[in-house]
Amino acid sequence: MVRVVDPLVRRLRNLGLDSEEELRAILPLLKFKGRINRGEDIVQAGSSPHYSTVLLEGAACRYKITENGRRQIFTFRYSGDLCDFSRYMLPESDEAIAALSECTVAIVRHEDLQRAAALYPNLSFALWRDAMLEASIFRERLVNIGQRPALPRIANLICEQMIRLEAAGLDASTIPLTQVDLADAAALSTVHMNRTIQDLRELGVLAKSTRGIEVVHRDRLFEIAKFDGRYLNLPQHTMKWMAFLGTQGHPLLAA
Amino acid sequence: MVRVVDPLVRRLRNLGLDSEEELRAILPLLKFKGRINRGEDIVQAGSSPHYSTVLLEGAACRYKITENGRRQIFTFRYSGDLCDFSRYMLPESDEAIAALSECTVAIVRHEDLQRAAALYPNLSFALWRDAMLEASIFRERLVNIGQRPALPRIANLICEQMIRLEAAGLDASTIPLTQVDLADAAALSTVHMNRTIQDLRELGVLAKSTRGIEVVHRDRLFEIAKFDGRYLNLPQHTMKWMAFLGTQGHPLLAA
DNA sequence: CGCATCATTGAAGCCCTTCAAGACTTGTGG
DNA sequence: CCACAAGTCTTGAAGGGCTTCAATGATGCG
Repeated sequence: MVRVVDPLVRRLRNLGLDSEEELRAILPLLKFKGRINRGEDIVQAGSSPHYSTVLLEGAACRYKITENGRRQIFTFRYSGDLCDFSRYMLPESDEAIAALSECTVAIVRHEDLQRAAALYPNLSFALWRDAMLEASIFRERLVNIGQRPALPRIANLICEQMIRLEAAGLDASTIPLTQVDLADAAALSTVHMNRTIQDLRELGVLAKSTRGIEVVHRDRLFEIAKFDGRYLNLPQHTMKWMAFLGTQGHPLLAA
Repeated sequence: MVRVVDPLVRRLRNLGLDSEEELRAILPLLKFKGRINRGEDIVQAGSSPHYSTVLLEGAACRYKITENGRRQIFTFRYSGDLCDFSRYMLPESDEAIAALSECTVAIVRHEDLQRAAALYPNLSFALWRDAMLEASIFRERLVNIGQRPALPRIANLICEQMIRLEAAGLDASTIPLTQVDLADAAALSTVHMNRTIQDLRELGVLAKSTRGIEVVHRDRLFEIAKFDGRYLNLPQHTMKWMAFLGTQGHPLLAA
């Protein structure tokens, strides 16, 4: 039986919350919020709610509209991802999250989170780690946009989405994003995005498909991108890192 | 009497560590490390030391060398800034920090930090906050590089440096960075950086000066940049935020 | 005084953008 | 079930912002 919270459970496990006890204590704090259509905001810029949001199903993005009306997408979010938990620490955050497909979302009230964090320090720690991971993605995006021409830039972006979808246990053969979405994330015009995607198709990497990027030659894509996914800190790295904490001990891990 | 740790104290206060008791407990953990010349690394990529570094005096940058040999600068660091405290949480971080002027640095051993963090939860909290602040700068840099043409892009970059230098109590009339440094941070060629700086001089905003960017018309610079510094979360914003925590309570603040 | 770093200038050209229009797909209401 | 609208994808043409290459002028330091 597949439950709607499974991707979230998987995500929390990847963040170091692996005990059944912790998960049983945390999951009931989730309150189902509803479904949201593509194009609508899941979290609005400037709002300061007393809760944070979890994306149970669907694809979304963290973005900002610039002063000249353009949209810069910082990161994508998929099933199981935390949307705006930085708001738990920094309530006046300017972050906005938009749905890129039909999304199912749930919320956690900050006061519940706070109580749980006091009981389970691993939780505070997982949230912190999640925030650091996002910062790592920001840095990679900076390198991508600042230094790489369109072809490797787009290839890198697609590689990241594949790896993250796979790590979340989702289908990664077709990335659920439009060319417009990718263009706003890569800081390229949609016209040039379209032409470069056609180049990737001629290279045998992508297939023609409407609504979504279909990858047909994964290895060649990674080769073009020269993709180095270490910045994503996947579970195998997490192991090393948990081992380190085990030897060192950590105030946030102490009961 | 001006001490070499004054900028650091100021920085810690801005991060919410305002009690004398906490500061008296934390400062002795600092061990003087030495002076480092421009061009040398303060923190090397890939290293996993058991300590973190503080920049007591000088200017530095967090950067990465890309696969094609270019340097992307993520953020600048000034007197009093924490260099690599993310290493405390994520030891395998790939961050590298280079000195951009002659720098004085000190270190804190992680085991000392850990003991202090257990006694003073405000410390954990300040470090977390510092990391979130850096992530906020990354996002702004993404908007800057992804969406703005050279002139406002460079203007924005300079504005940020002025504000941060002022917030640290340092002289902000001349930004202690070369055109090469700025170019690597703005993801522009040095040639184009030079030409755009000349444009800013013709606009009466900058003065001709070797080694350093001299700002002579601050207001006009901010106007050109349309600078909105809220992302820097300056002390006045911190106040609001501390007040929020006061009303809400927070597990990391509980003893 | 010579060397290294930094700043400057000119010329050529390409990557990418903008504008504009058309084809295709999807969803919705009559 | 069709028609229309909205969103997505595609294509062509023109142009400009920025890069690269290459060389020269400044500045400062040992």
